Amino acid sequence: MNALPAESIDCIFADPPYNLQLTGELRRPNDSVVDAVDDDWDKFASFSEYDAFSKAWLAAAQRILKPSGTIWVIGSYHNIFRLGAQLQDLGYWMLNDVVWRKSNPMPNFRGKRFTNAHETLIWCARSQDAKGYTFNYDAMKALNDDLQMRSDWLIPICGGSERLRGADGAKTHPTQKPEALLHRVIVASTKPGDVILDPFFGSGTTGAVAKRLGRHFIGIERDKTYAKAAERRIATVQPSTPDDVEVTRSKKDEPRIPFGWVVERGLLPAGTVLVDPTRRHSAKVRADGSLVTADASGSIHKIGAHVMGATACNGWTFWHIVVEGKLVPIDVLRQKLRAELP
Amino acid sequence: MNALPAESIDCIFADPPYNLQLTGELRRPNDSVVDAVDDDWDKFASFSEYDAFSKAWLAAAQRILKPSGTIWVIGSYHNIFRLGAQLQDLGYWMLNDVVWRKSNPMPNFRGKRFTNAHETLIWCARSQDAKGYTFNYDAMKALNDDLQMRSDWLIPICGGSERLRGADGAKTHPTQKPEALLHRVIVASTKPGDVILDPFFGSGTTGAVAKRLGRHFIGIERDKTYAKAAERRIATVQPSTPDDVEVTRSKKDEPRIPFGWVVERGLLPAGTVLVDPTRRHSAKVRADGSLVTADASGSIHKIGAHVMGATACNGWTFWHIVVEGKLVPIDVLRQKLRAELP
DNA sequence: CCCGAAGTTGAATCTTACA
DNA sequence: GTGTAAGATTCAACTTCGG
Repeated sequence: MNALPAESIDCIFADPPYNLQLTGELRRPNDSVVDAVDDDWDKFASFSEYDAFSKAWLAAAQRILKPSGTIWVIGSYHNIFRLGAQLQDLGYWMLNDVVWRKSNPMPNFRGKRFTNAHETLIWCARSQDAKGYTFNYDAMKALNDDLQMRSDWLIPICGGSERLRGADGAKTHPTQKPEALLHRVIVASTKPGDVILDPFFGSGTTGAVAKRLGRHFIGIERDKTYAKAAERRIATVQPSTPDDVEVTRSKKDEPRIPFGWVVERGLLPAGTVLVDPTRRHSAKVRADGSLVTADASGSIHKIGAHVMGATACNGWTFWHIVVEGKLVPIDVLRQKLRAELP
Repeated sequence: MNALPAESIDCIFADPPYNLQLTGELRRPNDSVVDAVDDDWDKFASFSEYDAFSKAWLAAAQRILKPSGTIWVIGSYHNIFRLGAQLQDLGYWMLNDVVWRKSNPMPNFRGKRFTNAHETLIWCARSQDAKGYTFNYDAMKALNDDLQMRSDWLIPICGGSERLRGADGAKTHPTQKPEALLHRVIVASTKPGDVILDPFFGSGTTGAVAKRLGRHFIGIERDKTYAKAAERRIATVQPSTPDDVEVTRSKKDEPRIPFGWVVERGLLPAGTVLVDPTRRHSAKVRADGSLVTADASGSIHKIGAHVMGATACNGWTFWHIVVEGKLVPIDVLRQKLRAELP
């Protein structure tokens, strides 16, 4: 990076090592071993060593950014907080933090934590007084069904035919990012003809998407295997013509409403008694949204089936609350909640 | 906080000042002024002043946390990266970062950034080697329609009748958190009877939800107006009965039943043949509760792992008896035994 | 060739009690 | 402190295999 001229880059996308600090192996319930990211390039002796590494490349990035340029940095909780603090200390000016919500994350196999279902991106201008950075507000709005693009993006992880694999079927790069993520980053914050730098090029997703979208790119990669794979990959990419309208509409995720949310939001206090349409059966609501009867506990659906002696049951229409002597199906509470969703 | 005894707190929820650094006022497209957070308590002269403040209270928090205690810290991109780095530097061990997705965020009025639609929570154990922290995995799963709870939570901002307002209709506190958010935090990471500390009590959401869910709480608040409002608010809260705050329990909490007892009690006579779900493997029960195959003997778990060629196995769910041609897991015998126990 | 079942896999800081 | 054993634990997407 130090070889590049000062103030020459429009946008930087950086996906640095995450410093995962994994110890031992993790197995799925079916006893198979999780293929962890245990590459040498992700290992640092300490936080301070990682910080020194980060500070060096972030400072180098700042020098080569145009005054109107912006930088994107992606990470997980292992490293993103350190990177964010460094960005602020170096005088970068945060514009947004953006959450990449994975539609298909790896589950938590031991049941000891929440499913780690997102990564965080930080988007910064070069300095507080930097003016004139690119944000294609209307393109983002169009991409989001004419609503302002929010700071949480739902995008699947990289797999299928998009994922680069060797002859043996093994992943070419352990952490290849999905092109949809780069597509949104590049459409949001650059113009056609801009120069985009990726200092941790890896499998070259940034280059592939930049080329397709008519942006120039510079990729820096230390590992020759990765670099060659990226080169081959990008060679096959067809740039779109300027008047090509890229429309990757956001997949509207059908709002699934777990019953627990109804309790959590206070629409139904813990301890409320629900009854079935005949009032023959009843069950009590607990704080976690499960139901209890004299001899069982579980979801509204399971307990509904249980008291009927059936194999399945739609708890939303089966269970009712009693309001002024009248039965009201709990489904009306779900509808109330749905109306509030984005 | 320094007045509290060491290792006395089960859980801390902290919503510190955000260090917003707003300059000038922000106007909506219709020229009305946005009521921004511009209180004195949110002003810090520099990042390093904010860091010193953060380090002081985070260290004090670490002292009074039980070894098995956990801490939650919430913030936005203005401060959360600094807090996250500090937590790591102090030796806290991150369990998750969690994204609060706001279903109804304030739109971005200038069209120069993404709509800031989320805040970030960090959940930490007191140290890397801290074991036995509370995570009510099954309760979270119940709350989410029997799917693992993810690290992104969709919850509306605090408004309507929940929002505290003065006689003039003005917000009592500028950053009052929704009770639904605290509900999830408290149900996830504490048990009934636990002590929860909130060092930035504000309008007292933590106290209100803690009281309702049968947890003890300690609130610290410098501003007397806020403290009084919180006191009045919490006085009106009705605690749920102990039964109602029970949540779905983990299997680990159930009393342990050695397989030998099943044989001893005559639920399974010695000599019974057990099979795995595919009926590919079988083993015979001996009078001491061990299993034998052609080439090995040992516990239900050891032999299960052995016949599968796996490193581990839950024998209770792996082995089955054949009843009228159907497979029944031996776990039902354990449940039968558990039901008989005091 | 099609369809359903079965198997594989993904940036993961992933157990606990007791001897 | 350490070692051993009990036994709890997964979602969505893609690929492969068998009929």
